[in-house]
Amino acid sequence: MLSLVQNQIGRKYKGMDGGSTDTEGSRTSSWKKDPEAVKENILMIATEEFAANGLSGANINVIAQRTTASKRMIYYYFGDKEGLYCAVLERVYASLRKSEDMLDVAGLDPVEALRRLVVATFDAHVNAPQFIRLVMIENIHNAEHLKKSDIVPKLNRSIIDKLEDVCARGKAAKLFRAGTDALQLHWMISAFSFYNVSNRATFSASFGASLLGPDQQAALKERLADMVLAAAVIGYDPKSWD
Amino acid sequence: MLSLVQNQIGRKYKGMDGGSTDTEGSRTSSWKKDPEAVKENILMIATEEFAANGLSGANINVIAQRTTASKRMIYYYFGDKEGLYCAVLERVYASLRKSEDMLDVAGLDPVEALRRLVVATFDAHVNAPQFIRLVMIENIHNAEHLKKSDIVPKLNRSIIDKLEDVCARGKAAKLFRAGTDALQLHWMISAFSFYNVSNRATFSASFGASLLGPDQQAALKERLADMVLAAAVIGYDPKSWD
DNA sequence: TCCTTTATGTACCGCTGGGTTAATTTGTCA
DNA sequence: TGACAAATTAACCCAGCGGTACATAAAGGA
Repeated sequence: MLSLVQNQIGRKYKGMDGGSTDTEGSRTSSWKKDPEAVKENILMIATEEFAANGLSGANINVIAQRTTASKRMIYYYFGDKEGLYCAVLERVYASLRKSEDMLDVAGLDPVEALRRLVVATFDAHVNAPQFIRLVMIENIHNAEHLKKSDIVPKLNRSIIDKLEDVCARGKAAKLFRAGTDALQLHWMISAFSFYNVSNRATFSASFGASLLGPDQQAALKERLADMVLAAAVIGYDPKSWD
Repeated sequence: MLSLVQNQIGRKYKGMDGGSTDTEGSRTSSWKKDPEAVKENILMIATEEFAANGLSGANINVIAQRTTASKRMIYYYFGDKEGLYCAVLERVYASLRKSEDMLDVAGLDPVEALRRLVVATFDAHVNAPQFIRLVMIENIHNAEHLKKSDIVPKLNRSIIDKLEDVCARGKAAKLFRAGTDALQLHWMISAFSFYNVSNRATFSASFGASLLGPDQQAALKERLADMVLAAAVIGYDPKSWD
């Protein structure tokens, strides 16, 4: 009785493309079919919401409202909340891979190549806070969604391949220690780079924000690079600490 | 009318202390007052649930059910869900501090002291997975609850004080580089130690679990110690990589 | 012994939010 | 041109869950 009253007011459209006439001059009655754009739009908003609020914290109604589409479309394309979350997760992983692939260190000598990889990884993490947050959230959930994905393991080969190539070349040139291991190196580089973004909030709350300024971040990056190089390169002298 | 009916059925008690006679021989009619035990019990269960499921993911009804008390008591002592969460957070921080305080490196020479601090921090993180998870969760929430706490900043002085002491002694003995900074060192040690626990799930999903075995963990710990020492100590040779 | 405060149990409430139903529009192709 | 599939909307449902009302027992004075 009460719920069917106010139907003529509030007839607002969310899309930019008005609703009366378009550029071709034809009459557009109310909405257009555009599945890909709708899916992409949903994923973009959902990424923001899941990154900001977590899996259980994100609200489907809020996501829907921020979308150009309606809530029904989320369920139409992604099944349920978890399906949407998984799609978001795969999307950010794929996007990060693209940025990693752009880096080419094949032409550099091993020491410089390793330094370049460290610096690039550090910067990539700083520039992908949403990715970081989603990975944090996924870890809270014991990576159970990531485990179900069949594309993600492939995506991550890229960076390991590069590191292995550099290590092999470094060892062949007697520049790197024999025990240098690509996966261990990646673990260390990731640990620094990830933590530097993921734990800013609690670290600042505990110890102040004195490591977050641009100069301090640059210094940390230098020192990370020095530490990694000191670990891998025979006789390396980490000058940045003097 | 309907709501006050079934009062005599369902009179079950959760406590271990029966309900008929106790050891003193006096008649215990139904329940005992024990505020501290109740609070502690609630906090213990709540810690598990929040660590496992996050702030929005945890369920007050589930927490209450696992408790020896009732849901009412949670609200009686902690106000609301966030109040309970904050209490849990302060409790795990305080508990970690206690374990840190037990470490004494004042008598050791600076190099050995620093190595000891690194190893202890690494182990402490491995042994406190719930703490790690709660800190991750808190970072998801931008540390807004931690910021409200007035006890946590004080708790964290302890470890920094120790590092600063070691650095000062190391520099005075001309063993450490002049640029060595206690807070930076702590950031690095924490980054490794924290990431090693926090990101196990996604790291394994991406790269396999080959770094999680006891031998590999011991190796990582050694290499972390070597990296930190290589950064701080003049002329240090990280032998563990050969 | 009775009053007050603290501590506790049980039943209940209302709304939030994930998910669904049913219908409508759009585009396509025989 | 009309049937059919794909895309989309608005309204609705309902269970779960955070939070509350109310009653009442324990403990400790006065």
